[in-house]
This record gives sequence, structure tokens and C-alpha cells, in this order.
Amino acid sequence: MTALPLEKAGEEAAIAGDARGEATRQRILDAAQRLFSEHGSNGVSLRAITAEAGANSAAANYHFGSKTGLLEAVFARHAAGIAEERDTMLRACREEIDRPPLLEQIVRAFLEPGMRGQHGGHGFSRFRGRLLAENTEQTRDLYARYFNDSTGQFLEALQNALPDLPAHDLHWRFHVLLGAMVYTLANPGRIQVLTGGECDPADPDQALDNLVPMLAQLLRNPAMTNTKSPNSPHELNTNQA
Amino acid sequence: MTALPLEKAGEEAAIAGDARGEATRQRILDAAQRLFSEHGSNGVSLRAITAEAGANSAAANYHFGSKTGLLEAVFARHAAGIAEERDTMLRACREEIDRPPLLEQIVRAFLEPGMRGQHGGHGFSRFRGRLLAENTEQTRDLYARYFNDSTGQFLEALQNALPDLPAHDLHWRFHVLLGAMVYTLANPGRIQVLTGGECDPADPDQALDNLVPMLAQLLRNPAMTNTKSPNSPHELNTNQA
DNA sequence: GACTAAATCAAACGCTTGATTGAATATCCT
DNA sequence: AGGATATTCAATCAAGCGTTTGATTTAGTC
Repeated sequence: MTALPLEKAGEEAAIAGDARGEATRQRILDAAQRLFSEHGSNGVSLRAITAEAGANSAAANYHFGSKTGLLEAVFARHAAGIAEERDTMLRACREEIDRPPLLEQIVRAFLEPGMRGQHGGHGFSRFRGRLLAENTEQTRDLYARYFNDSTGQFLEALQNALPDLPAHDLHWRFHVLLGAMVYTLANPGRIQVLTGGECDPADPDQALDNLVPMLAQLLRNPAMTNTKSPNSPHELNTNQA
Repeated sequence: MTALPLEKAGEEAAIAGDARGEATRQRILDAAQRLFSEHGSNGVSLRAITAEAGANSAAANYHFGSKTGLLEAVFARHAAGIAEERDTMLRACREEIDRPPLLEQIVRAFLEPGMRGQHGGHGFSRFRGRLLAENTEQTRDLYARYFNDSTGQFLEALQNALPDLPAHDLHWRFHVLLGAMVYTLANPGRIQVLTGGECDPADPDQALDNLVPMLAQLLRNPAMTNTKSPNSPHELNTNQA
């Protein structure tokens, strides 16, 4: 049995010299990210990935141990960086602004690191969206490990910025926010088909410029009592005809 | 070669007598819907499906021709019914209400048929959400065939109800609405993990009662000029720190 | 009851999958 | 240079895949 590089690496070895295998390692990660994004983790074979990467079929197992190991490596490559960028931006919100911090800033701090920049750009966002959508035990675990803390902090910051909004409402609005983000990342192209391609969720700048104010406003809207009997200030009639 | 029942069926044969094979046909559809929902269309084998259905391994191919044929059959079983219910509810909105029709009613007419009732209930919504997320050419085509007309009518109705909202804004808000719907249907359980399970997107009643007023309000919000230079009435600063 | 057609079944087809092996090769260190 | 190590490679493994086959059973018709 030839020893895997996984176990001894991770310290100086990964950073220092071994430029020999690191190149193909990165090529495999890139190819895997691209193909996983397009066809899902079950829709692509290791052979297809290594072929796309121009490597031998055994290279993926050698460098990452197994297929799930490769998937996790693709995820881990950028996930921690995104969570870090988020926290940095959130801390900036809390400190340097005459309070209360703008909702727009908080929402942007949550969305932007994942949608563009060093870790969010290119194909990784599609990969993330696909993974979130696949919703297997492995992907749920990955998301929990890498993002639970960060996301929890945002929920807390939003609750602080909206002290009058009941927690139950906030959570549902945040659910919608997550849905908008994931749907934009995965981008089924549904809105282009329906409207003739005028708005493009695949363009990070356009997406952020539209989503941020929209979702901030959604969060800012007055609470509606969503218990079964509505005494809403606007109209009633939320039942079917 | 034994003739497939697909080609001769579809007229009276499907409705009338042949109660012999129809039972296992339905059992296979049910099992496929359940397993596809949980593991994705590539994550489950025909053998697993037929085993779950208590049928012979060749039964799926016999009744549906191929695996993709089975997938399409699972989709088609309820998709047309949902589109029909939507149109019915939308027509009711347009006619019987002192105009303008309430946004809440339109949104509910769009969401409810897919989330509960005869066709939306049970596992089909999860199956739909999963399919939308998978976003292969086949699923895009299925969605286009069964839902493009219906969804286009809703976009039109919303534009009529919101004459002052620029089309570009409407489309982005509708994109968010779609994202919220799909995310709720697929339900990765992310919000439960983050908040301790207090709100449950898997409960159709709770989901509708929360989503409908929230999304209606989102649509009703005043337009924000989302070109690059914002002259918004609220605050500025939608840029990063 | 004999004929026909629909449905079920066990078995196999060819192929792809993820993974492993041991030899060959490239690289680094002293 | 030389020995140790990290990486690549072709070949192979057992397992599982979607699909097909031909015989067998079941139901409906005269």
C-alpha cells in the first residue's frame, strides 16, 4: 500500500517544496469543481474528472483518498475563506458605522464573500449551490461544520438590528434570504427563460446590486402576525377562494 | 421483443380495465418519487426502486421504457394538475374580487397548488424541489414544458397588479420568490439547524402562512433604482466597506 | 377449455463504477 | 552521484449499473 500524502501533509509540506504533485492536485480540484457543479456529485465519475484534469485515473484516489474525500476537499478549499471574509465584513459593520448598522451592509456582508471575490467567484458558487441542493448527509455535515458559526452570528446581528421583529418572523425571512442566495448560486436559469434573459443571476455584480437592497427591505418590513387568525393592518384574506 | 404498454396506452386502456399491471405501475411511481426525492435521480438505482416497490427488477423498464422515462412519468403524474390548479386559482383572482386583486391572493395561487392539496402534497413537492435543483437538461425541459405557460401568466398578472414597478425589478423579485419556493420545497433543513427547529418549512400550512404575506410584501415594496449609481430615497451605501 | 395478450420473473448482457495494486518514473536531499 | 521519497502509470478487481431476453404466469375473450 503506497502511503497517501493526506496524512503527513497539512503542515509545512503542503506549503513548501512539493511542487510536483501539487500542480495535478489543483488541476483535479478544478476539474472536480467544474464537473460536480454541472452534473452533481453522483452524475460524474472519477475517471471523467481525472481525464478532464489530464491526470491518471488513479490520481484522484491517490491525492484525496476517495471520491467523497475529493468532494470535501473541493468544498474545504474555499469554504473556510468565505466564512472568514463574512466575519471580517460583519465585524466591520458593527464597529465603524454610526449605529445602527445598515441592514444593507449586513446582508451584503453575508452574501458577497460567497458570490464574488477570491473564494466566491467562478465556479465555486455554482458548486456550493449544487451541494446545498443535493442535501445529502455529507453536504449537510459540511455546511454545518464550515458555516454554522458564521451564519449564527449573522442571525444574531440581524436580530439586534431588528429588535422589534419577533424571532419567528426573522427566521422565516432569513429562510427566504437563504433560498434566494442558493437559488441564485445554483441558477437554474429559470428567470432568463421566463423573461427573455434580461436579468442574469450568474453575474455577481448584478445579483448583489439587486438582491442586497431587496432582501434588506424584506427584513425591514413591519412584522405581520402570522398566527392562524390574522389581524393584519393591511388587508385580510390570505385564504384561498 | 415484448411490446411496451406505453405506446398503446394513454387512451381508454389507461382508464379502463387493466387493473393488473396498473397497481405495480403506481407502486413503482410512488417508490421512485420517494427515493428520487431523497437521493437524487443519479443517487438511486432502478433495482433499489423496484425492490422498494416490491416488484421485479425488470418491471420499471417494462412499464416506463427507461430510467429517464420513469423520472418523467413521476414528474408528469402531478405537474399538469398543479399547473391547472394554478390557472384556476389565478382566474378566480382576476374575476371575483373587487379589483385590484390582492397580491397575497396571486402569490398564494402560485404557491399553494404545488405545496399542498391533491397534487402538491406528500413527497411530490420534495421531488420537484430536488429536480429543480438538479438542473439538468432533462429537468429544465420538463419544467419548461409543464410550467412555462402557467408561470408566464403569473408574471403578467403581477405586472398588471404592480403597474408602477419596473419590469426589471419585478423579474428580480420574482426570482427571489422562485428561490424561496424551491428552497422551501427541497428543504435542506438549514433553518431548523440554525434556529433549533422552531419553524418548519416542511409543514405546508405553516410555510404558506408565512411565505405568502412575506413575499406579497416584498413585491409591494417601492421600487429601488438598482442601476449602479443609487439615488435611493432611504439611505445610500450599498457598497462594501 | 383453448387462444391471445399483458404482466411478471429469473437470469444474463455488456459496461461503468470506485478503488487497489505493483512496477515505473520523477524529484528532492545530502 | 545515490538513496529515499513522492508521484504517475497501466492493469486489474469486485460490485453495481441500466437494459434485454425468453420463458412463465396471469387475466380477459370467444
